[in-house]
Amino acid sequence: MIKITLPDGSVREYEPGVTSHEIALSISEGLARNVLSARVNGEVWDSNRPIQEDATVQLLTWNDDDGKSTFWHSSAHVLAEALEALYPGVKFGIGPPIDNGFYYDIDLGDQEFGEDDLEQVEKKMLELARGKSQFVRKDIGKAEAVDYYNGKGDEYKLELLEGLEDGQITFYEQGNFTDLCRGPHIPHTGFIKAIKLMNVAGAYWRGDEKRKQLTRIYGVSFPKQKELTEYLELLEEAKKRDHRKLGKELELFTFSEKVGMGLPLWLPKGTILRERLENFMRRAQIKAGYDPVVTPHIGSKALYVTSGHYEKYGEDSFKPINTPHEGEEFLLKPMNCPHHCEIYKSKPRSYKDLPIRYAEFGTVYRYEQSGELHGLTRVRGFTQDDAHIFCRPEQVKEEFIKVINLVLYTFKALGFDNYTAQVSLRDPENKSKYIGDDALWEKAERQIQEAADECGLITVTEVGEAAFYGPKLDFMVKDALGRSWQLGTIQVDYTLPERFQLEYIGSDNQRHRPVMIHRAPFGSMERFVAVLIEHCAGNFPLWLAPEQIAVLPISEKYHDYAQQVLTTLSEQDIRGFLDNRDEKIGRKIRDAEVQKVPYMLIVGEKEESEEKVAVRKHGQGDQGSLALTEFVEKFRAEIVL
RNA sequence: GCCGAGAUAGCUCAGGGGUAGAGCGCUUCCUUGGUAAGGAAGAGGUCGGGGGUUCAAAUCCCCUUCUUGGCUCCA
Repeated sequence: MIKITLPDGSVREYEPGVTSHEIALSISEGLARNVLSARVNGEVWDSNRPIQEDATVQLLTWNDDDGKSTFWHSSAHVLAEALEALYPGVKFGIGPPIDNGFYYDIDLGDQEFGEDDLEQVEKKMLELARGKSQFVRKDIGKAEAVDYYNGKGDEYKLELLEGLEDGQITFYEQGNFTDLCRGPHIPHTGFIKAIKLMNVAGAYWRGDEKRKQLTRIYGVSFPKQKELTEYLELLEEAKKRDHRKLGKELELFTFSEKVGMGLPLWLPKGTILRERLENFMRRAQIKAGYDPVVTPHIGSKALYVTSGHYEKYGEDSFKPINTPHEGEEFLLKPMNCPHHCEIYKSKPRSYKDLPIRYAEFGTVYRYEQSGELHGLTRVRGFTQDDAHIFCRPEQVKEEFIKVINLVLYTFKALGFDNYTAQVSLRDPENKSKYIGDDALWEKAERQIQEAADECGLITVTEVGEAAFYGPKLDFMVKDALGRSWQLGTIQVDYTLPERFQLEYIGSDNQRHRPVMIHRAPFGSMERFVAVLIEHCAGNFPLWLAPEQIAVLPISEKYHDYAQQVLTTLSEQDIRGFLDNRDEKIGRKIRDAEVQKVPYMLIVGEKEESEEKVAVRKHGQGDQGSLALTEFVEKFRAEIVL
């Protein structure tokens, strides 16, 4: 007998060769019906794979992320089976599960494939699912595997096989389809009850744009029809939060074909929102010892040759601007740091001056590929809440920690709690992508991790995500549709001070090189506002709302009093407007609600005679009447910042 | 940049080889109303731009611009 330890710590005894499915069956039949796979000694296995020795076993169902992954991975195989049935000769790349479903990359040769073709594939998949074909795992020798794919002429699978060692290769077979696959899989296709193929996209083989582009089909599947329906409804709801939609509805920003793609135009209401955020950051930065600076939008090409930006990005950047007669070359600034370095150099610095912290809401311009532009989150011209800290080497960690705290303070003030802190390191396989020497990189990488640890930040590490001049600590946030965006960023940089020959005189009267920290808590105003809009679904905190109050007179007779109310509030820096349209009160309320105005002040005969306002709160309805001064107090109390 | 989808009134969208449509918004008039849409009338479009097929193109074909779902990229 072997001992099986379950997650609750209980130990049960079984014959060697018992499967997780049988273990489930010994607990309850209902559980057995729902088991998709099992974590055996930490590794996810097929539920019908025999266990020969003592093991800890966690049965995985739809409620476990790993269970879902198994389910979607198997769904990808069913997709492949359907495609092979409908498009003979199709070749397969990879078909993994992802966060919300699965995809398969395929090569259809000359055949065209569009979104209209999805329905047919979906139907075929459901038909195959109903067939309840078992997923059969097979160990297979490398030579045999190579023979199999040579026979099919599938160069992609052959390439994958090249990277695998003989003796560790497995095939999975279900119905008429066999796939090179590590597994695990669900017991049979019948578990899959609902399928939706979402879209078709191009995807480069092995993520390399120089290689062939395959057709990627994205899909999602569920054990119950109802879950699919709910998922699709959730997607619809998420679309309502999309900052591009809300940005238009709430008149925050717009784009114009004439101005140019990726160049946002901030409308008056969006500008108020943005300026509130900027002022918030200005205040926080002044408290934290930053000195504001201002630099121009262009800089001599030589500046970026020095910084290394020209060499790194010059080729696929906006082209230089030339002066008409002299032919001098200037670049639209893609970064503020070179300018700030030159400010640092404007006079000799003593160790007593450091750290020096230069802050600027600097607008930068970067060429982004047309297909990559996206609302306010990916644009060609944007404003960073940028700052560069020049400090002594021994001050790096302390300064870095201060910046982390500034970022965390900012996120907290805005209710962002679902961020991921990501340590972005250099790709050691591909050092030519970066500038600066190894020892300095290693030092910087170590300092970032230490600072994050000391702040108690839980971090994930991404290799190859560093900036070309240094490692980063990035704060990532997801948008309404689950896409991840980088907001705040903090970067330690030993390279630019070197390239710009920055110096300070130490207590030893010798010249020393300062260290730079690049940082932007918001990242860019554009992207931050986009994520903020989606985060609060357009219901901004009171201090940020472009329009904080709407004064709504019951009828024309109260326009004068309403105007008086508005004027009084404006004098107290409360932003609002008077709706003096010839409409009924219900209509005015509805329109103010739709525009997500936090407070509506309704004034009629009663209010005028008592010098009060009837307060209505967005989304919550009537709050009763208050004297104007009482309302202002209540209003102020709500603004904690 | 690449693969897929799309562009019709200010907005959201229907239509589809032969007088250009709806709802909302806008203008004017009526209505002076108490907590999520009062009524009527009217204005508004070279159907993204260019070329082709056709007696006839918003509709079919090609090119182009922009938007969009992905991929690659992201200082």
